Amino acid sequence: MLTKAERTKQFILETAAPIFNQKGISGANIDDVLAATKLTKGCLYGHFEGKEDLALQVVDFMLNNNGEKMLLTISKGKTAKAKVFAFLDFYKDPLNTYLKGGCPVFNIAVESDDNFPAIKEKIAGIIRHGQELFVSILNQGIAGGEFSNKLDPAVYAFKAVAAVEGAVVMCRSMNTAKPMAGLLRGLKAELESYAI
Amino acid sequence: MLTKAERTKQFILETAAPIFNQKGISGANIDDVLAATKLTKGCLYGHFEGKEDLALQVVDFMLNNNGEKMLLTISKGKTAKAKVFAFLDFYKDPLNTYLKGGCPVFNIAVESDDNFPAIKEKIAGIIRHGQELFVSILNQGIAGGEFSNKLDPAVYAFKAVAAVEGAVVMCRSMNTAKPMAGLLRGLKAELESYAI
DNA sequence: TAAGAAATAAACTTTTTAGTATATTTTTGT
DNA sequence: ACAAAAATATACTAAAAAGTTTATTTCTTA
Repeated sequence: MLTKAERTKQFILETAAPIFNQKGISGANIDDVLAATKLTKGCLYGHFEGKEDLALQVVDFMLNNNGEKMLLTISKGKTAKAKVFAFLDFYKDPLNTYLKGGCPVFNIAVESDDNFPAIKEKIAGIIRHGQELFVSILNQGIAGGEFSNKLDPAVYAFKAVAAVEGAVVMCRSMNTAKPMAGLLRGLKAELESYAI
Repeated sequence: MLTKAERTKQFILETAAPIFNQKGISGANIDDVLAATKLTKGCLYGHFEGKEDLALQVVDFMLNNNGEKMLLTISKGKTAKAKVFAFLDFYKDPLNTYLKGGCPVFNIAVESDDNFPAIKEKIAGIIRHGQELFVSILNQGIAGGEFSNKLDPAVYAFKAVAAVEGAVVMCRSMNTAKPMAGLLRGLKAELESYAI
């Protein structure tokens, strides 16, 4: 069992995550976190060195969490096609993401781009790793006879992720999930066009 | 000719634009702008009421500027296909965007999402308007016999913009323009598959 | 159940950033 | 060349956010 201190720290991270995901690292502040957790400064500073430490740990928490959820979702698909479809559907309702504020990977990617090189590197690794995983799933699909080898795994993987992530931002801004549905239909149809 | 005051204000907006585009509205600060412009507080506050006013006008400047550049680029294409290709190539080098820091529409879309409702609405209008323009170009292509009517303009327009914008963020994070090239080839090939 | 760990309360200090004031100098356009 | 406009220099004040301190209370868990 987790100690009280560990549980509190975890609680802070969980509570701070949507704040940082919505307001961004620069926009979020300590008082927001204190208000949301209803903890005191003394307590918070007992668990984190300061805002920077908190921000870094919240970012790690969000990214690890997102990775786990994503892997779990994909792992539920038995075939390569099912895995890809599961990924595509992950953000099919972009206005109601599991973590308030949209996709943390993308949000952090945008903010870290010119501001937080260490975080940017972490995000780059996650994106690269995600692409590798996606490509390997498609390659397994080809090797297993699910897809024709006319399918270019790297191109499809990049397009799918870029389009879905871009769509999340566009849908959230326009406050409608509708175009996402058409996009997902299209991406699925494209993959199925390579089915054998 | 512009008055001195108008020129200075314009100069401030131009100089502040890359700062806001890179650091975000929350992350940018007045001193950054003063350092970059080498102007004094007295001068800056003579042209803007405060940070919020400056931020709003910088955002407007960036969005108007982006719109103009985009329209100019598209207008250079004579055919519908050429117009779409011109749009697609707009961010073909995502590491070196005309405005430092990537696409302002997307950057602002992400930051404004849960923080600046008025700006979010403005962005939503721009995205909607862009989609309408894109769709009308494709429809003209269909009406003019360039494309088959199997092409779904709304779906293609949304996919193209979402994918390109998502790709800009991913490429910038990974610090490589390579995957963008494959994406653009794919999107162009897809459009050409509807050519008559 | 007692000792130690964790959290509170409340009043601080510090740092950063935003914003103000004004006398002086420079620039501009007629 | 001169009056008005624009910008500077300097020295502020104000506000917001971060971070500290310490005595006290509450909770945990061995």
